[in-house]
Amino acid sequence: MTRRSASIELAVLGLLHESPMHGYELRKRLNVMLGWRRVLSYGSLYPALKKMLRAGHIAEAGNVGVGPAAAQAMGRRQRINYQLTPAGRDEFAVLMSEAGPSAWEDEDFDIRFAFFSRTDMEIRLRILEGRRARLSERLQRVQAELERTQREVDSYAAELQRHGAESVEREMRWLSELIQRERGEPPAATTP
Amino acid sequence: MTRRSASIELAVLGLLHESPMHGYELRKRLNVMLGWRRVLSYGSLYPALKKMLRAGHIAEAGNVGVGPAAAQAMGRRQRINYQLTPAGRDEFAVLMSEAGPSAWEDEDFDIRFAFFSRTDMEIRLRILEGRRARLSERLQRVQAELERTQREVDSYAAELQRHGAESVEREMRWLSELIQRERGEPPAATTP
DNA sequence: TTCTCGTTATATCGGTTCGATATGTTGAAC
DNA sequence: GTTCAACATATCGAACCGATATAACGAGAA
Repeated sequence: MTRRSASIELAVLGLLHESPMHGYELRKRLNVMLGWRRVLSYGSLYPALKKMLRAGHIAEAGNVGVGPAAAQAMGRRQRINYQLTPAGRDEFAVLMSEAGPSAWEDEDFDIRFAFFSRTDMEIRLRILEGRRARLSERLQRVQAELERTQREVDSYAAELQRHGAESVEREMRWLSELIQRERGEPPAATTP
Repeated sequence: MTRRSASIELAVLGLLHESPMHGYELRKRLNVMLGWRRVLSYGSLYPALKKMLRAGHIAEAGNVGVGPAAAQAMGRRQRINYQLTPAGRDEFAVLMSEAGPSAWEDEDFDIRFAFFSRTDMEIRLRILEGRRARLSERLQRVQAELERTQREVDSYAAELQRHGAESVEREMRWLSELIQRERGEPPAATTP
């Protein structure tokens, strides 16, 4: 259950809080949600769904709302609607509160952040600050290398380094703003 | 040989243009070079090196420059220095010129960009423009979703979307500047 | 001295994930 | 009425990662 599979589960459980969904739509939703960083393949999603079924975190919903011709075309299968079980709801809460070091990594962080509205401020702050610390380390390493690289002649390698450092700095500023906002206006359920 | 293994080869070949190196140092160098986006594990590097040895793209160098005490401590092995072969040099050129769609993806792009000084302007422009087009697609999808998301109540999901879109936009501006610079319109005073 | 610890260095294993692909349905366009 | 794209589930092999094993070495502490 290492690395990402836990994230996939978390993402699926999170999405199913809204409403039951089938696999194809879960993938679509996740890919617009997190797609600017990475995408999720069927080769990961479907096995994960099966595993979650076995674990009892999700369950197949009846042929609910398959279409207007559902009664007519009995025996029609095609889409499998999954819904959240009470155990799945608990699992989601546990996974969210267990925000360990993996939660500061790129993919995990994005997923957790997307579902921030379903967890407490305490957890949110822990994740945001953990992520910022993680990026800080990364920035230091990159900047140390930047100085070294710029003394050499390869301007492209140096340019890449510079761009990378700026990207990380930008995300850190974003995190700092979010942390301040989080601390400043606690009851900010919806503040667009 | 799908996905990244081709990139690993390209990266190794590129680095070995400078000087012979052993695996451990190759990894260190690659991780500071590309580490702001992703890292490379030994589980990928060492098998790749073996494959490249078999293919004749690299070769083991003798115990060159092991250290000042090299003569004294004869029989010391430990590090395996790899050097580029003529075939490897050719392979690098081919891989660089074959800038196909995979070259616009995150990991591949970074590696190719880092070695831009070892290829022609024609190729450089193709890669930069391909990458920009790729990001443009991504941005459109994200922005379409942004409008939809912002009508809903979940401010965190929307915030993530917004941040993602900004990241992509920023990288596109960076690419545009590089393309202009590459074409020779030199000063290109900031036009944001 | 020896012992431990951190770094350098190579190597592999188990499990996860990806890209590709197969298969079939549905609806819309032509 | 056939072709085409989108919808939907599923699986396979190759690739990849994280963890771990192994070991040589230098530095410093006991």
